[in-house]
Amino acid sequence: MSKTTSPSKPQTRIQKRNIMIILDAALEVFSTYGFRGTTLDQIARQAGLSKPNVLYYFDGKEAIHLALLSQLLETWLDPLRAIDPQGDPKTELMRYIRHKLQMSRDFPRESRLFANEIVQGAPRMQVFLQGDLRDLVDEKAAVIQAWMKDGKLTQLDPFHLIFSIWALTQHYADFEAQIRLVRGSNIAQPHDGSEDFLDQVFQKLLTP
Amino acid sequence: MSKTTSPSKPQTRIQKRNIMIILDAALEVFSTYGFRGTTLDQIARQAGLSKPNVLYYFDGKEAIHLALLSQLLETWLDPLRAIDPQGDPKTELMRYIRHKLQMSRDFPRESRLFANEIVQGAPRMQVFLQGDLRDLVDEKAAVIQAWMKDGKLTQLDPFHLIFSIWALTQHYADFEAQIRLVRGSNIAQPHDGSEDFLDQVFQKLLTP
DNA sequence: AACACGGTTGACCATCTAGTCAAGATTGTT
DNA sequence: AACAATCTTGACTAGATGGTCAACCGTGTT
Repeated sequence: MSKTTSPSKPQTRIQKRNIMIILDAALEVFSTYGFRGTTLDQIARQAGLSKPNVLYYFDGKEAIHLALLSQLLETWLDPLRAIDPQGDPKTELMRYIRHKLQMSRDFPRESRLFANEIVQGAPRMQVFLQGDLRDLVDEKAAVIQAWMKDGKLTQLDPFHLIFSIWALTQHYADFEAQIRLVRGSNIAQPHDGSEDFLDQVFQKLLTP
Repeated sequence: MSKTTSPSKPQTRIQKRNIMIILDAALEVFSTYGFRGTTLDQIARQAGLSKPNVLYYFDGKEAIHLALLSQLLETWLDPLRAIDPQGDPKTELMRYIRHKLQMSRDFPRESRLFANEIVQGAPRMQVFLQGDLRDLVDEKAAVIQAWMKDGKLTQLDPFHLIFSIWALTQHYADFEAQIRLVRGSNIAQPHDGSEDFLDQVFQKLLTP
C-alpha cells in the first residue's frame, strides 16, 4: 500500500526528483515547527507542489516524517560507530567531537528535527533509541571505560561523557535562536569560536 | 480586555485556585506537546475543567502560554543574577552550575517548555532573549572575563562557557527521553550521577 | 429570603487541516 | 500518431480545534 516503501518498482526520474524536493521541504518545515505544528499545505507550498501531489508520493504526513527520521538515523550513528577501539583514545574522541560539531553546523535542520522529537518524549523514535542506538552506546561506553582503566583518559562516567558531547555539540544547532539573540550582532555566526572552545574543553577534560 | 492581566481587581479565592490549576495543567501539556501540539481540550481535561471555563480565566491559548513563559523568565534569570563578582570565582560558578542542574531536575517541565520554544526559533521570546537576558549575560560574561584575567580561572571564552553550562544542565531535562531510552533500565533516574559528573568536569575545566 | 455577582457549561460556529477522488495534463514508448 | 502509464490538480469531505454565547448554578451579603 505504501508508495515509497515498496522496493519492487524502480523509481522514475520525476519520482526521484519530487521525493527529494518533498523531503527537503518537509525537513525545513518540520524542523522549524515540529510534527504537529507542521501542515501539509506548508510542506506543499515549500516544495512548490500541490497538496494532492505531495500525497501522491507519500501516504501522509506521518509517512513523510518517518521517511525523514529513518533517513537520518544512520547518518547520526556513523560518527559514533567510527570510534576505533584500536586508535589513540584522545584522538578518537576529539575526532568524534569535531565530527558531531560539524554536523551541528552543516545540518542544523536535521539536528532540530531530532531535538523537537526528543524534547516531546521521542514518541516516534523509541524503537530506534532503545534498540540500535542503545547497543552502540553501550558498546562505545565499554571501549571508553577500558581506555580510562588503562589510564589513557581521565576517569569519568563514560555514559555521562557521551551525553555531554551530545549536549555541547547539538546545543549550537538546537538552541541557535537563543545564542543568536543573546549575542545579538556581536558575532556573525552562532557557531563562531565553538570549535576552539570545545577543543579546549575536552583536551583539558580528557587529559588525565 | 485581558482577564488575568488587569491589575485593578483583586483575585477571589476561586480565581486564584483555578488560575493555578490551569497554569499547572497547561505547563504539563505545553511542555510535552509544544504550543501547536497542544489543544485547549487537552488543557481543560488535564485541569479537570470545561473548555469554556478555562477560557473564562484566560483570553485564549496564546494568553495561557504567555502567562507561563513570563512567569518562568524571572525564575530562570535568578541563578545567573546571583553570581557575585565579589565572591570566589570557582565557588560562584560551581554554585551556579549546581543550581541550574537542580532546576533541571526539579522543574523539567519548565525546562522543556523553554526548549520547545527555542528549538522552534523562540517566536514568543525574542524580546526577552535580546533584552533582559542579553544584558545579564553580557554583564556576567564581563565578570567571568575579569576573573580569568586575574588568573583565577582557566582562560576560556566566557560566552561559550555560559552556553556550555546551559547545554550540559538542561540536557538532562530536555533530552530526558533520550537518556532514559538509551540507558534503559540500567538506571533508575536519568539524572543519576549527573551532579558528580558535572562537578568533576567543571572543577577540572575551571582550575587553571 | 432575595439579590447581585462570580462561576460554569452545553450547544454552537467558523476555520483549519489531513486526506480523497475523479478528471485532466504530461511523458515515454511503439 | 496513438496509446498507456505516470503525474497533477481543483473541488470536495470529515473531523478537529479555537473560540463564543446565552442560559444556568453557587455563594456571600444584606
